[in-house]
Amino acid sequence: MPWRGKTRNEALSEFRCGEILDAARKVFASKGFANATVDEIAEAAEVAKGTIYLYFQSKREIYLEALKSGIGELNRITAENVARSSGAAAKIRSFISTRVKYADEHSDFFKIYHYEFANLAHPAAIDEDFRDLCRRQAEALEQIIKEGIEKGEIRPMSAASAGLLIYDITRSLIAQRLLGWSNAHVDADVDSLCNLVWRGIGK
Amino acid sequence: MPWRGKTRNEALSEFRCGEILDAARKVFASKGFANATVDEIAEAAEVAKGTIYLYFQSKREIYLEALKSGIGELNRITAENVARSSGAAAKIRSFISTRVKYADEHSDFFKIYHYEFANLAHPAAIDEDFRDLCRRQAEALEQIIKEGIEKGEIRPMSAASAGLLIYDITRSLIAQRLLGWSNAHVDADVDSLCNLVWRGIGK
Amino acid sequence: MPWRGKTRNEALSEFRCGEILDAARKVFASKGFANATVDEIAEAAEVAKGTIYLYFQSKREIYLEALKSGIGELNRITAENVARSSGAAAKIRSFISTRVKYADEHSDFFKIYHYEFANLAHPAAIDEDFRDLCRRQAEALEQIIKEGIEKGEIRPMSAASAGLLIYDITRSLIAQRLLGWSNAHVDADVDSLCNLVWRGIGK
Amino acid sequence: MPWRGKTRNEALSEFRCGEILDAARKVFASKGFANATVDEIAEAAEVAKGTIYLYFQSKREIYLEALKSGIGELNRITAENVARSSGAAAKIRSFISTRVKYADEHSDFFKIYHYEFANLAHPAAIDEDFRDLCRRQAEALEQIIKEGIEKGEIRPMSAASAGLLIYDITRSLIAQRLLGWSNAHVDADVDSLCNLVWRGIGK
DNA sequence: CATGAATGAGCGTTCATTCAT
DNA sequence: TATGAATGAACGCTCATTCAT
Repeated sequence: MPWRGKTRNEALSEFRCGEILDAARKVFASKGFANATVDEIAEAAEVAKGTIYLYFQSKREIYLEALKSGIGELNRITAENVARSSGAAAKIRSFISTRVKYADEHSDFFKIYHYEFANLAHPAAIDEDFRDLCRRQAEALEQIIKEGIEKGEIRPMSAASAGLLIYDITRSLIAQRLLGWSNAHVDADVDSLCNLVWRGIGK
Repeated sequence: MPWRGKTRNEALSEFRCGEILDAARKVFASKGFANATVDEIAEAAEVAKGTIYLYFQSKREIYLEALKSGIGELNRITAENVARSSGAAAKIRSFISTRVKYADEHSDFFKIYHYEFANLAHPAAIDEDFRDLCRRQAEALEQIIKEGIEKGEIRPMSAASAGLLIYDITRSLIAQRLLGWSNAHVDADVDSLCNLVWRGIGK
Repeated sequence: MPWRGKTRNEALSEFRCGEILDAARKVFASKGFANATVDEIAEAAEVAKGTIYLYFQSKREIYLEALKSGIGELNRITAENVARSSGAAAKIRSFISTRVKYADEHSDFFKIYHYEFANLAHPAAIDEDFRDLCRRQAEALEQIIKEGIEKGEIRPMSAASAGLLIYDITRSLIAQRLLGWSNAHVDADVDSLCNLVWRGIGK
Repeated sequence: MPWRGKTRNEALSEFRCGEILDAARKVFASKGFANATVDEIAEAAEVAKGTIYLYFQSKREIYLEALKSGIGELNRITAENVARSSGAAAKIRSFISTRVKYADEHSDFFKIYHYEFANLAHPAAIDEDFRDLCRRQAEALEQIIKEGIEKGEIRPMSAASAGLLIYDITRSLIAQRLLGWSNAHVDADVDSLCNLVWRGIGK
């Protein structure tokens, strides 16, 4: 049964990868890339150190994969929720709300993501795929805003920079929540932010 | 001439510290803390490695000092400019404008600062002095907003979270500029941001 | 075969430890603790430097282990030989003879041991286990002397200080032999020393 | 006044040397050669680090000089006291007593001396002058014993090895006292040791 | 002579990566 | 495929020595 065999192997392989990436996110989130050791990741993933190198080429690759797979999922969920809403205001609210809630539930991932994004210094360290994933998000927002402007929901402005600002301000709220600087309920925080944003860009 | 002698030595010492900190900021900015080596800093500062340790106790201390002295200066200049303006709108504009311009001129410092601030994982790594310096900034903004609300310039809202948002959104603009995502002139970018902010919080 | 497996691994591990300790004794003996480098020990043990740190936590730990394991063996052999003899004179002779012969065969170990013992300055540098091992030796001698006094073989005296003196005078003989100051046969040197000691403490 | 001038300079130079050597002995005694730093010696001597290198070529030279000058003085005093006594027993007593008392008063020096002497490993590190000074002491004892044998005070035996033993056993007593293992008065300890020695070698 | 800032070689330790089993 | 012992390059830090003042 080569067909079943291959599938089983692939499934096993994906499972192992997932386990390792989960462990890696945990370790990277609490120590940062440089201070995390492959030993720790292996221990957290309950595999031997050598096993990790069967699935990933290097520590850096684990890191990027951990980022990418997280961002991929976040993007997918965000896109789904945004698509379910109609009207610029609702779509933007969906965008913000989805991400803040996701961050609450996946703080490990978000800590790495947030940190890596702040790395203005050597952004070259990050590979193309990663850049693409990020770009896609800002572009999605840009698209929403463009449509909003066309439909007269949003006042005329640079859709690109407005997209970036909303994207960034969402990250700020998430960071504040992760740092424990906000004790408010998710919905309350999201409401205030949406309110502010809408005042800023709405007609 | 003990007085002059001491002054001369002190001046020399301060000069050396400054040289080293400048070099350190350059290296840290382009490599990050973990990837920067003391050798590189020494080379950039054009001193021997041992010399560095005459002025700083450890690599970490250099880093914190590079951060602290930068933030100290940034705070001082911001406070001065804010004090020269009157009215909440002007003060906030001053805050944003000063910082964006400072970042344009001191991108090395700002890259480290921005990165360190994004470190949600182990913020304990940062020492108390650093936290204090940061807190003071957000509190200054909070104060401006409070007064604005009292004077009816700003609509009633949580001054604390509004302060944080403005603080963060300013950082976002700076980051975008440092990443080369914005080709607009400083003043144009500052104008758009202030406009947006004022719509968000103004009456 | 988990049992065999574990045993095999344990055996391998013990073997490596032993190899490293032998090499370390050689290097420490010829250079002293401070001048010996971990690189040299690694080279002498024919392993990579990193390997050393799989088995020992630090250079100091290697040193203490090299001392402790040597003293442990020396103690064991001494105790066995002393137990085989009867009568204070024979027991003391056994003590001296065993140690002098052991030193002839394990000069590397004895050089470190002798040196460390002479460290009057910071004896705290040595850990508790080591002190215990040493104490046990002097106490064993003390016990022999006490019994000898009770049985009338040895004239009344402070067993403690007599024990220390015999212990120390044995070390002196060993040192002289290791320095090449004595060309006599082991037995001749041991005979003279025993003769002298027995005249000093015997009835 | 070249004569006075030179003398004054010489006197000053000798004074400085003495100060430095005293400080060095203190530091070496408490830290050992390897762990002592030239900085510490300079601080203890209350001179600048550079000044030390005006009087000594290297850290090692300070160490050897600190040893040599101490041994020189010890030898001189021992020789004087021994010369004042007559008869082998009294001379040997003088030898032991002088040294034990000297060690009580100059424990700093004795700690280094004792340690260095125990260095079986690389005795080549010690220079010729030092070896000579030590040899002279054992030879003095040898001479005393030879005469004692000739005069029938001491039973026939190898004067050389007996000399070494007395020399070494004296060091042992001193070490025990410096380690605080003996609470007895100096004279009591010296009495016991002389008693023991005389039983061992006397007729 | 005296100083102490500057130097840079040297060492202990870590850890990503490899490879024999 | 899975393991984990072995590797060795790399780095932070120290300190004996020098030298300009």
